[in-house]
Amino acid sequence: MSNAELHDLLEVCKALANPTRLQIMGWLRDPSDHFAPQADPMEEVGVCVKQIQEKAGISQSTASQFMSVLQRAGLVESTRIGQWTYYRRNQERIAALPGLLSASL
Amino acid sequence: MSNAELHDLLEVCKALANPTRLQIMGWLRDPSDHFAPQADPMEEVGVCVKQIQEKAGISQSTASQFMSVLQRAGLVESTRIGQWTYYRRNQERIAALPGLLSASL
DNA sequence: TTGAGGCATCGGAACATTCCGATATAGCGA
DNA sequence: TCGCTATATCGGAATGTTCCGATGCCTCAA
Repeated sequence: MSNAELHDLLEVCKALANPTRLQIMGWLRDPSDHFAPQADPMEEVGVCVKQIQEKAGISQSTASQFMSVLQRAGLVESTRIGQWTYYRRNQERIAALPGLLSASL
Repeated sequence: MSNAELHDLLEVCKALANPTRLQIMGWLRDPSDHFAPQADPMEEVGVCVKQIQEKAGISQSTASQFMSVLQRAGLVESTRIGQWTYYRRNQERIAALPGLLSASL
């Protein structure tokens, strides 16, 4: 129950304490089941902000902010390709969450 | 990724998205390491609100509210004995969290 | 070079959370 | 019964979150 772990877990909980952000994380698990095809392969690079915005029914600025929150919490990572920013799950970090829970909670 | 599970996970995240509440959950893991002896055995019934209040350095009303939030999220359960309300971890529910994560997140 | 599309950031209005003191209820002991 | 202690709940001020439109930057194609 180190202090750093506790802080990490807190940031994760804060990031997920919003219904839309929680939903987005679920959609990103199987991107091709939830989003339309795009310029680059979503299974590799992730999904662009515009698609997430449309799917979630939120404004462009809110979508961008939400993805930043999820990224700062370590739950997603991003790749910039041309004019698009693709977001995908940080699977290593997510896989480590149960351990973080049992260590800190 | 049922809707009910998603809602449960959201409530858990909201409950834990506060540094003091997160800390309290940790303290309740090994109560006798963090709280002074009390009228009833804390390993069985849990810890009374007053002790949590003092340990966390918050007001009585805030302590009571915080424990209600944790209880509504299913993270703790309570027993009333005489003039005390003892709170303890809902270990079954907590043990189910990793599964809830992998199912909903 | 210019215009259009995608994204990030800023500023702010609406809403929610935090956290307190005051007050109400109930158990306990004198 | 009366006062003391523990807890819950109420009302509200301060603070944080949510979410938007406006704006600016960057990339691509014409």
